Amino acid sequence: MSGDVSEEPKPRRRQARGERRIAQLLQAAARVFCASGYTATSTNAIAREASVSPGTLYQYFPNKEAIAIELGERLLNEMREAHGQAFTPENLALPLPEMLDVVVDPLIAFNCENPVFLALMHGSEVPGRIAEEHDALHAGLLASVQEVIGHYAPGLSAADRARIANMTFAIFKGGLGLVLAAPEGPERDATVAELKAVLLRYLCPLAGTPVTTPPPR
Amino acid sequence: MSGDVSEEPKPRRRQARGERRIAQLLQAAARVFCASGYTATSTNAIAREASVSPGTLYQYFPNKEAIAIELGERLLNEMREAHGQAFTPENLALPLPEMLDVVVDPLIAFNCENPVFLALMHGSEVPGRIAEEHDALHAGLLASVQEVIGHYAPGLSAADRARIANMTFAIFKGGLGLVLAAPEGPERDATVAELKAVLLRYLCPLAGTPVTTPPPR
DNA sequence: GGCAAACACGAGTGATCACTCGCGTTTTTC
DNA sequence: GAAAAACGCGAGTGATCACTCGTGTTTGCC
Repeated sequence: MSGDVSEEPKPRRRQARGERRIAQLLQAAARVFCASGYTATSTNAIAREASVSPGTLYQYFPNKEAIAIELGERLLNEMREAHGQAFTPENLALPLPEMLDVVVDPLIAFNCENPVFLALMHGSEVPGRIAEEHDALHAGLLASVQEVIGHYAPGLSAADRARIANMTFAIFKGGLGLVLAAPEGPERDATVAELKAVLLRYLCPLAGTPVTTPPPR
Repeated sequence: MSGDVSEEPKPRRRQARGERRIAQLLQAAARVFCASGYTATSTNAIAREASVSPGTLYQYFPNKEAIAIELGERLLNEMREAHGQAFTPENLALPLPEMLDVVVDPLIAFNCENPVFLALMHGSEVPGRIAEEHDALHAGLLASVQEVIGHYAPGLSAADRARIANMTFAIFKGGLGLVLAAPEGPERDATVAELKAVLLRYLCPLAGTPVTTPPPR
C-alpha cells in the first residue's frame, strides 16, 4: 500500500561470505540433484553435501524449490551467454556442415560441463516454475531452429517448418543423452560426430543439396 | 531349510475378485505414475485412484516398488509379445523403408497406448529393479538393431556398428517423445512419417543406396 | 572497542508417506 | 451350513522430510 517498499520485501544485505555460501550450496545442490533427481533429493542432503547445517541453507533459500529455481536461472543465463552468439546472421549464412558445428558444439559442451541442466529440465517431477523456464528456453531454441530452417528451405509451409524444427531438436536431445553417457574422450567425440552426421543427412535435402557424405569411417 | 517350501514363500490362492483388483490397481497406478512420476506418487493416491482403501492395496502388493515392478513386467511381456515378431529373418531381408515401417510402427503404437512405459523406464528416480529390467530390454533391442545394421552394412567394425545402433535408438527415443506429445490424429501421423524419414536418411548410406527421397511434402 | 546486522548452528516441529493391524464381509470348501 | 480362507476397510504407527527457532559467533561500521 505505502509506495516505498514497492517490490523488495527482502532488502537483505549480503556479505561476501554469504555469496560464497550461496555458490557452495548451489554447487552441492547440482551434484545431489544430478545423482538423485529433484524429488528424491532432501534439503538436508544438500546441506550435508555442502558441509553446512540445514538452518544455514534456509538462511539463503526460502524453500527447496527456490534452490532449483536459482540453480536453473543461473544455468540458463550461463547458457544464453555462452551460446547466444551461435545463431548470429553470419553463422546463419554458413553452409550446413559448418553451421552444425557452430551450433551443436557449444550446446554439447555446455551440457557436458553442466549435467544438472538436463536433469533439472527433463523430469516431469520438477516444480512448475522450472518447467515454465524450460518451456520458454525450448520455445526460444525452437524459434531459432525454425529460422535457420526457413533460411535453408524458404518454400516450406509454417507447419512443415515447425515439424522439422521439432524433429531436429528431438534428435539433438536424444543424441545429447548418448553423448553424455559416452565416456569422455575419443568415444564421446565419435558420438558427437555421429550426431552431426544424423542432422546433416536429415537436413541436407532441405537445401536441395544431395547427400555427399561417404559412409562413416 | 526344510526342503518342501523351496521357493514359494507365498502359496497364496487368489480368487477371481482378487485378480480383478490387481488389474484395477495396476491401471490406477499407471495413470498416477504417468501424471506424477514414480517418486512423487503416493501409495494412498494409487488406492484412491482405484477407489480402494490403502489396506486393500497392501493385500496385493508388499510395497510401492512391487507395484511398479509388476506393472513394468506386464508391460514388458506385452511389448515383447506384440513386437517380438518385428525382428524376424524375413523382415530383416526387407528393403530399408519397408523394414522401418515394420519395426517402427508397432513400437510407436505400443508406446502410444501405454505412455506409462516411457515414464517408468525413463526416470533415474525409479527403483533399482525396474532400471535393471529396462537395461535388459534396452540391451536386447540394441542387439536387434545391431543385427539389422550388420545385415545392411556387413563391412562395419563392431565399434562402428554399436555406435550406429545406439544412435539409431537414441533418435527413435527422441522422436518417440515428439510423437507422444503430438495430438492424436493427422499431426501425429505426420510426426511418425518425419521420424521414419530421419531414420531412412541416416541409415540409407549404410546400404550404399543413395537417398532418393524428395524433400518432405 | 562496541553495537548491530549477517552468519551459523542443530535440535525440534508439523506434515506426509509407506506400511500395519484388528475387525468385519464375502467367497470357497467340505 | 459352517468352518476356513480370501477380501476389504481405515484409523493408526514409525520414519522421513521440509522447514523453524533460540542461541551463539563473525563481520562491517562508527
